[in-house]
Amino acid sequence: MTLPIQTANENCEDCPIRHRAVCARCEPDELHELDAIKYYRSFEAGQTIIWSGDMMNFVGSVVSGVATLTQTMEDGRTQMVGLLLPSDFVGRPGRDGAAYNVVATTDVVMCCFRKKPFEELMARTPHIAVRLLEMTLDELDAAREWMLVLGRKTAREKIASLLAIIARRDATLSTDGRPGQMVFDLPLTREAMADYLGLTLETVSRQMSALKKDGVILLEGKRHVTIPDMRRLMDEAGDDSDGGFLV
Amino acid sequence: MTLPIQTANENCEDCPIRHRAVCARCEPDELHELDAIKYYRSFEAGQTIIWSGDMMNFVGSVVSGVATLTQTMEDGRTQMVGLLLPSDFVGRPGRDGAAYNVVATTDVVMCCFRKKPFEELMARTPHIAVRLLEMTLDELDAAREWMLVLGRKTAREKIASLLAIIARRDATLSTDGRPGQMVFDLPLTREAMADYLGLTLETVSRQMSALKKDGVILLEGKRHVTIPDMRRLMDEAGDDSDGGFLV
DNA sequence: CGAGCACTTGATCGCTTTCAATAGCTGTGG
DNA sequence: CCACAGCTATTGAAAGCGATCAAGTGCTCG
Repeated sequence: MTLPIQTANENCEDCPIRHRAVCARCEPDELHELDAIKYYRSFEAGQTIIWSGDMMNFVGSVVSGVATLTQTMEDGRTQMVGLLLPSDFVGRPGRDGAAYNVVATTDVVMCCFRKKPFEELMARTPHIAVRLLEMTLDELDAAREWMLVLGRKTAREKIASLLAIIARRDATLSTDGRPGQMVFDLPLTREAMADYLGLTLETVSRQMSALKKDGVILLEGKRHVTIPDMRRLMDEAGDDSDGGFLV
Repeated sequence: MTLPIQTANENCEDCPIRHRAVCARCEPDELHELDAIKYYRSFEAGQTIIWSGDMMNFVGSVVSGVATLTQTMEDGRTQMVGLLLPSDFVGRPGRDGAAYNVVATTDVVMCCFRKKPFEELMARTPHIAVRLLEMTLDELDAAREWMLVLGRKTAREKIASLLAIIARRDATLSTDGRPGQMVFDLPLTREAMADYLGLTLETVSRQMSALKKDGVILLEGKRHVTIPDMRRLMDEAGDDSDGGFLV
């Protein structure tokens, strides 16, 4: 396993996640203070960014790539508890130990802040605390939505739910003129999907095949997914067909 | 169904949740501002406090009693996504519609703040925002812990996990001199336990009987529970036996 | 060409659900 | 005082869904 690579600092003004990350509400002077305590780290796909139980001397944001948050039992059963996309925040101000494993599923670049100075800055500037509160409330809503999926949905509905969420988050509308059609690449292996959904990888595979056979999704290779009819997918997920976002 | 009862205001200084609720960090002058926008409401066991989708014109804290946060699918499947105990916060600053049903499982008293003034106050006073952030991060951790239970544990482990959590939160150490023995009353029906755990009420009943038969728990009536050996219960829950709290 | 990995597919097993009957308790009314 | 309704909980039998065990495919890389 290779060591993380230090990269040169970028200018916050040009940052791709400037308007969505924890710094979204910051004024120029606050941004300057953050700039002084930040550094970038890069990770390769498959690399563990943080081990559960480790001391954390930084918090930070995912700048690019996808990472996962997982919990593991002694006997090896693992459950994913978060999917980290660009602008998502990692770490918890006020706590020293990491509670979860964080693993890069693609190549990942993180913007890290030294923890102590970040906490001090947060106590002084409401803009950061309020933005972090907003982001944490969103994550809590997502976690609760996921509890319904884990506790009450069938395997088929779980897969459809995951595909719907990924589609909503990173899909680009296709250019062939059919509205409601979405195309994206799955950032997760079948095993990672299983860990997210509380299933085995075999069940994930079977349900993906079933959804493909029934025309709910189209697959090119293992990872490239086309959703011909988003409403149909939402039906399969057992969600209200009204678009699905929280009111 | 009876209407909520308005009760006379209490003094914040004497409030039983003063040191743990959203107001925990407030200075006297901030407390005075909160006092000006607060009012109490009482609910009877079984009463719905908030309907999902309703407009919310308040946020607030549970002062006494137990309430549940639930999500429901169109076909009636329901999943509990939160258990609200005294000092827990209800509602989301910055959002108008309620995302979940909130139901009183015992008689409940809530300390409510009018939402608009509360939001304005929060923007001005970092003490409230920082405390709410802290509480929200705790809830997020609890939700993620619960995702492992829902996704990866067996029915028996799920029941043991729920009993362990309730024991840790409201048990009083018994007086008969056996350390590690805990006694409490379940605040939930079998059906509510099932909704929390993603099980059917029959499975909950069977596993409770099994844990009783195996001596992991003692039952008097349906609700009064004694845990003779907390370590044994933690084992059954599949958790590390090191005490279990997040590091 | 063969090793390794991600994934698929098949057959069987077993846990949880489903359907159903019953028990225990409380409150109500004849 | 007893009968009965209504509710919560227990228990049994059978069915079904996803897990487990196992084999095989297709792809990439050395």
